[in-house]
Amino acid sequence: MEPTAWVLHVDMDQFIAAVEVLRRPELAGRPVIVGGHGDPTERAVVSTASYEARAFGIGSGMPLKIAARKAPPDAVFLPVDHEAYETASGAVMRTLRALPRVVLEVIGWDECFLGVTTDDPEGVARAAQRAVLDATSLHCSVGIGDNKVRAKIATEFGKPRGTFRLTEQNWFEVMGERGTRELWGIGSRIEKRLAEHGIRTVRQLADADPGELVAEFGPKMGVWYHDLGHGRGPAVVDDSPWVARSHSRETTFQQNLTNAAEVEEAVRTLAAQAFDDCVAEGRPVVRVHLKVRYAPFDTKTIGRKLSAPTTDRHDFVAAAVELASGLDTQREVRLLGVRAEMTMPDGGDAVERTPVRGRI
DNA sequence: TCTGGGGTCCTAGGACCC
DNA sequence: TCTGGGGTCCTAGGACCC
Repeated sequence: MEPTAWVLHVDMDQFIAAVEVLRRPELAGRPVIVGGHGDPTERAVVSTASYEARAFGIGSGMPLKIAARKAPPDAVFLPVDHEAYETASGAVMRTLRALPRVVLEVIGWDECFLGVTTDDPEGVARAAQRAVLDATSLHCSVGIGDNKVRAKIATEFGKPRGTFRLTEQNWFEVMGERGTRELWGIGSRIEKRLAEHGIRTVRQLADADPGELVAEFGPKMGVWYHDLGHGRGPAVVDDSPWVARSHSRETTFQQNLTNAAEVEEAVRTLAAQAFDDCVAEGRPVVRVHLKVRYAPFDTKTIGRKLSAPTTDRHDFVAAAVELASGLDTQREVRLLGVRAEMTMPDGGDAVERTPVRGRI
């Protein structure tokens, strides 16, 4: 039999919590919640909760204050330590990249795709799990698919510490009766809009009229969602280095800002930091964006192209301040972000895009 | 009850040009 | 008197992911 091209999706189990427990072995078996500065009275959210904490209904994205209310007395709250996770992530990726005949594409700290041609994808998956465990003492789950979409979704069925295979053959058997929200790239908003067309399950999405989906979601996304219903998606694992298109800095204030002077000061600080991240890559900045969350909930984003690409921090900060002068500073500001968008390096824009958001 | 911080890509609609 | 059609660029905002 001819070997087949497979996509493996490797996802670390409770990565951040696992890294923390590794350096504090006495925390093993206790509910561990990592987020913000580790102070559950602050405005911040949970980055990762250990499986013991998830049993109490605590999960990623949940406000720390809520998590504190649900948590049992022996729960431990820890601050986020980016450097530790970068280091652990690097060790994991190096280990996986060293496996024979694999192509590796990093998606995040704790996730990657492996492209491999083999008769025995489960064997490769187990070899990957073993290698990562030996090198880092961390566990992972592996989804096996005939494309990225199916591999990514398969991983959920493999957790924890297991593998699962999802292909054209068993797609509808496994996914057909599940809700559209379980598809990678369909969030709560799209789920709701689909439901307004009577589309609630994966099978119904696959059977939907593509023309109706295009009319509702546009030419790209309409087709993309229809394909998702069938489990169709890109199958090429690309190991070319990721090139950032922009950098941003965001801050949530423990006390809301209440006047224009405070807002301008914060914009200056954030703009300088975001700009420096871009210039560190040696690429001029072409655009400035501001993101504001007014108390309590309303979020606004505005952007402006610079009159010319710039490598001068003063130009960029001035443009950010100018843009901020259009904000409604009568209202209290609880979150502020500045994004700096860069020119693409030569040929960088030729990379094929897929509508799956984030780093795929 | 309270919602981080870092990203990417898509769409609608207006301006402008030929 | 009525008012093309196609293309590109830009802004604002939406949605999703880790």
